Amino acid sequence: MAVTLRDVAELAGVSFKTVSNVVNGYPHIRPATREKVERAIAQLGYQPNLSARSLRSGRTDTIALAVPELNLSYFAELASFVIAAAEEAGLVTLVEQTGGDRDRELALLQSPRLNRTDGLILSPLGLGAEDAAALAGPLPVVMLGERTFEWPCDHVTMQNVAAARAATEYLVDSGRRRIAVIGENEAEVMGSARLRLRGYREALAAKGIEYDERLVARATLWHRADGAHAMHDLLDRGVEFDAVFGFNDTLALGAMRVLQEAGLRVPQDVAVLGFDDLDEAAYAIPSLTTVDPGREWIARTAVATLLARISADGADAEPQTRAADFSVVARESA
Amino acid sequence: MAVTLRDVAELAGVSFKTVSNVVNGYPHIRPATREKVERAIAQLGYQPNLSARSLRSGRTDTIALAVPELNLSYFAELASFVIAAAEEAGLVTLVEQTGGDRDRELALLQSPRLNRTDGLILSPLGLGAEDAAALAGPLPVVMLGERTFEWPCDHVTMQNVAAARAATEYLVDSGRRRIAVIGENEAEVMGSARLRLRGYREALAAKGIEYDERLVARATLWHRADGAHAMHDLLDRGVEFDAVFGFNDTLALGAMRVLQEAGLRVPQDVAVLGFDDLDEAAYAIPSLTTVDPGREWIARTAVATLLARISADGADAEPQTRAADFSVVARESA
DNA sequence: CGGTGTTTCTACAACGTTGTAAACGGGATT
DNA sequence: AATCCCGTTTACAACGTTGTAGAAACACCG
Repeated sequence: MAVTLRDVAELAGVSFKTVSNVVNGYPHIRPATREKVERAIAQLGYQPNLSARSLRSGRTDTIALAVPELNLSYFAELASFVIAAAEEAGLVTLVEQTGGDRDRELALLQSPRLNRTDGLILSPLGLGAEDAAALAGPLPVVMLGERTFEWPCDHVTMQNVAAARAATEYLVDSGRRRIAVIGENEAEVMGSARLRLRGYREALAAKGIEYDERLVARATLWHRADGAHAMHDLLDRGVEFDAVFGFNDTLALGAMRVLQEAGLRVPQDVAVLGFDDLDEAAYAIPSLTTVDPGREWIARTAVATLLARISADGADAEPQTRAADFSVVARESA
Repeated sequence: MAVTLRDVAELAGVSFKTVSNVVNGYPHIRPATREKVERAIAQLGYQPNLSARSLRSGRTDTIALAVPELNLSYFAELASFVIAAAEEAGLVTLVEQTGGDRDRELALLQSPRLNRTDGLILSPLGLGAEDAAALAGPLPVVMLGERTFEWPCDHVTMQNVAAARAATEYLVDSGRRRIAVIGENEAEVMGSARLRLRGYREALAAKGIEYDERLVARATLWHRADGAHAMHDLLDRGVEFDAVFGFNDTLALGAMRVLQEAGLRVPQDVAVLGFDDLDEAAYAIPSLTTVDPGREWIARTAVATLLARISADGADAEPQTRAADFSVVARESA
């Protein structure tokens, strides 16, 4: 079977605890013994048994990342950054997909799987105010998304309202008056949809433009297909509009595709603006004007925040909320 | 602290081993005791300590998935399927990014992190024939990608050569003669680039078209930017071509963007064809004709293969290679 | 050379679980 | 009524590691 501390100890002629000390960088070891032990380790190819280590120490050096779906590009890019940031900190990342479903989010929070984990970064969609209790467990949780409810955990977020407002104002400033939005979703209680809609409305109000409900198109999930579907809807309903604000890039891209199929020119006839600044956005035709919400900063900060909470006794500190800087990235589509 | 078997046992008035037996579904338990125990479990909210369980049983119910980068859409979509398939089998997935770098791939294979894992699904780019030894460890490994070398592990793959050939033939059959390819990469010893290039050349040979090296554009990584860059290259070099075959969709999309910037019409002036059938491909403008390589089948099969290898004693069976069915998905771009 | 203080090393007891083997019942068999 | 047997439960010993506390080795001093 696998090589253990005892095997190494025997070969090196020391007690197995000394080997453990060498492995863990305990300072008081004579250079000669250290070398002996290290040679034995190398010779046998010893690797610590991490299960045993976790059992004993309580630490797993693993975090969980839970996102709705990894095949939504936004979450894929986010996950990529989170995993990279975690690795830099010596942590391994375990990825869960919730489908944005409240039940699955709750099930995950209660799952014993998480106890092989030091903490969780959760990007929730379905959870609501009444689910605060599920977060009360001993496991540190960092939420991605604004602190809409009184949840007892840290939050790292983008500035959904302000960014959506800035995006909308950008459209207004470039002369658009009838701005459709895609992505509204009443079911999603805490999510970005609500907040981005609020930003949109704030912008309209600030610019003295009346809010017209007919310009609002729903989309429960934010795939390209949902954006396309919503756009078909808008076109079918015969609502007039000169711009579309997709609540994320994939929605916007789906919509843009349908617009052009319908013979409308982007941006001449209809401006299109997204949210996320996916890699894809820069290569769309026309390239997609969008909001860069600070994805990488969010990922790094989420990991750092989680680590702080895990390590030592950050446990008692007040829940923090931190928001990334954003910017509107002007391209061809608006 | 956390609730243990002992705590439950005490409350239920049985030995802790009986609780363990209940938890593990051991059959010989009187209904009355089972109920007592289950009530105690519920009351205390007992959850098994998975580290202890792993230590004792040797199983972790975790698999690792290693891909070059999660922000390459192909790998994101693949990961999404793998994680879902693993979850169905009751496994948790731990995701690693290798950057497609040989050293990091090797480092991962030797990392003690993997010993908290029952097996590994690896999508290698840099590994070569000489690295077979690194795979000889006790950990079951399933490779994604053709069995180019004599590696002692299972392979699940797409039909790179045949699919690339079919794609190229599709272009030829629609009248194209000067077909550029993007994605060649000599550094990548075992990867898809070589195989897809071979398919391309086979198609040309079969159709009696001469292979012209000037039509081959390199791209080490397969991001959109690399596709764009390669296309600029082709255009700058003044090579004539009436079609472009991107070795994956993102390359093709990056290239398509540059083509249209340069005032070339797709598909009238230049046909564009990709590989992967990303969600994105259907919504590009024009929508991207591409190869569906059977991503979901690959993911499910990889998980199933790994599971077979893990469970019981699939360990001794001969390494298997299984390849997915593919199809050319005709859309607007070619 | 004995005493003192420091460094280095070790013995032992956990951590919470599962496998093994044996103990405990009570109903059927003799 | 003593025996056997099967279904049910239990005690005990691992799994490989780290924390604690103390033993051993060593250096230094008077």
